[in-house]
Amino acid sequence: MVTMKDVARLAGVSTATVSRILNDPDAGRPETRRRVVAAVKKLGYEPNVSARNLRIRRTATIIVVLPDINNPFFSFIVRGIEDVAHEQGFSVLLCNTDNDLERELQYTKIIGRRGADGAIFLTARVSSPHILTMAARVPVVLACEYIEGAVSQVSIDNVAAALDATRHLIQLGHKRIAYVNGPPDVVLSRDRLRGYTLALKQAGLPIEEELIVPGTFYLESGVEAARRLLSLDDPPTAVFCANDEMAIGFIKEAYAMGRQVPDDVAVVGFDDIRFAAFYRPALTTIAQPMYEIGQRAARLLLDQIAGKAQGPESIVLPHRLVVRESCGAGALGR
Amino acid sequence: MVTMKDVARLAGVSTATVSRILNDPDAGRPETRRRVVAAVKKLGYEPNVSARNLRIRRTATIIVVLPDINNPFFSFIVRGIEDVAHEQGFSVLLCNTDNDLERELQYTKIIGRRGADGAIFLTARVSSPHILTMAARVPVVLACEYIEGAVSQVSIDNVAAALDATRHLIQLGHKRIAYVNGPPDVVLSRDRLRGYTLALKQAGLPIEEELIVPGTFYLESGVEAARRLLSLDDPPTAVFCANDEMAIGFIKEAYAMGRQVPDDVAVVGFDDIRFAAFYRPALTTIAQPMYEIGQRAARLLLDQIAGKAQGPESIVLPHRLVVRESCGAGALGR
DNA sequence: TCCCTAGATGTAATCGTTTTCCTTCATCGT
DNA sequence: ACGATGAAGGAAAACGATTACATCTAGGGA
Repeated sequence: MVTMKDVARLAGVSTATVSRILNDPDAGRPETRRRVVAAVKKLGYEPNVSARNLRIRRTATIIVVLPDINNPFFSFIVRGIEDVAHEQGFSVLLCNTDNDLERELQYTKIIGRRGADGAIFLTARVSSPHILTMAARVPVVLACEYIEGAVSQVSIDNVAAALDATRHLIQLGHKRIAYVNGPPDVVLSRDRLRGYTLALKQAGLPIEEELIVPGTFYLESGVEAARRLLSLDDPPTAVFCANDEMAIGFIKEAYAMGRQVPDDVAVVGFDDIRFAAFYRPALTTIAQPMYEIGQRAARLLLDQIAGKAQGPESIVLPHRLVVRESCGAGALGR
Repeated sequence: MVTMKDVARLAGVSTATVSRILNDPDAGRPETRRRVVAAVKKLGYEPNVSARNLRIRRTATIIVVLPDINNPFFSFIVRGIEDVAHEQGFSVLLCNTDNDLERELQYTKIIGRRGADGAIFLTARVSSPHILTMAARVPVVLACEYIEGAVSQVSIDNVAAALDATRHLIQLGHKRIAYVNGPPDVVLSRDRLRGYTLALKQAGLPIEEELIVPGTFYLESGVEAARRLLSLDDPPTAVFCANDEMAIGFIKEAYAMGRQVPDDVAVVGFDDIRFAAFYRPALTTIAQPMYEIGQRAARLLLDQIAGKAQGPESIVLPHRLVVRESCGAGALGR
């Protein structure tokens, strides 16, 4: 392997000079610079990042911890993160946890070992105290999720968003509105549930246990929810699903059971993933700026790493109800 | 920061001993081991990976270069890669290129700088010579894509798969079968095109230019293809799309134009992404084992890195035609 | 002309491990 | 009882960069 020493020898200077020329754009005399650059090119020299990282105590790498990249919601956020990271010369380590705490902790060690300069968590299964102690020592940002305490975070107002979604169904005249929840130990799920119940309360509608079913955020659990809800004696006329995947699973199964959407049952999703607009019927859903969430989270983290952040910052981005076909508003139905 | 030196001092041994105890499970006397382990725990010592990487000339990191993680096809493969990498203690650096050669080359530098031990390319825009010279120096594996030459690769037989898909439509009695292609400079697209034309030829059907339209592999280009193909004077009765996303876009637009799928036009996709089975109509498609492709690619690469690989290996995994509703086979339709 | 200063460059320490030699010491066979 | 053997552990040299400090040079002001 060709090292800086080789370059220095060929250029007839010391390694210190080579290092300076390479890192500081206006160091060295033109003549020296010319020689060094020529030597670098001739030898095909590439600086060794491990050596560099060791010395400067930085890695220009961040880790992103999430349940599953194979989920369009997360992958879009990750895209936002990676784009700004790359822009600023940082690399992104991908860490899929499948919500396995064990695996999450393993990944987390990377930071303690100085294998990364900071972390973005898109998941929330980590117990809050754990995250908090971590955030006290190294740069950490939470995206989508949030917890009480001194951590930078970026998300939308999930309670308000769920409220909007449910209210929309109420305004369309529905009285029996079901809710398909996400995993109960995720803050997101709880918030959306709160928004849902709040909307019902405000409208003076009863909250019925049998209309609130648990889910996993995956397609399959939408199917399951449909089986359960649509075989009720008095089935709901509308359903609010905590994410688009479950909404799609729900609709698919509803048709399999001979019901029409939105005619027999109206459906509203959450997230506005790329496929939402292309489903049949096109999904009415809460759009959240996933790409931007990723971007903002990355910027927050990189600022923290660069030391130009004054205390933890919480960003709440706007959400938006996107009315399409699945809710039955307008004459668009079918 | 607490270093190995601190541990050594507290345990009353040298750093050499600490290193040995920590890395070699049966080094040191039990008593010494006890003392070292205790010191490590007491100080909360974590080894510094930069220092370690520098010394052992390894990073336990691989990079995955792909066009866009926000694409279910790739994200599933990446999941497979990451799972086996993690299993073996490796980390995965995510590199989205958006098919931008410039960006691809930037990422590629990471390897030359010893920031990673190897690379998996899920993309094929890089000119083959470039990949080949790279593969000659460092461990490289191609997944999905393939090129002629000495590189390990894992993929399916795209020509055969496209042949199967097209043949299926022919067997259903279709005579005017269109093809929505991927980007023309991607080997995948070309192979699938070849399978398509081969099937037509074998069946004695004419190959008509107007029935072959270009696409981008994205949803939107499926829409565009539908507009174009379905406004033809003599529109096709069946369409084979080079991936599921375009198939979904196509179907969506077909309905928007008042056509029924599969009644007015049959559709077959490619990939069998997670959403395929849940679309309405459920997509008939070519299933390829994406997760396994990722796993195999990762294993190939890790073996190469570990030095236990004898020359480049090419793996061709089986594909499978999955008949659902969108092709109109069976009485399942709609 | 001489001194001072600023910029360029070199020397060597440093970052935190791993690993190669050594030295020491206990054990074992004879 | 004694040398051979091997295990255990220490000292110090890597690994390949960055950087504090020292040295040298040229140019400017008095």
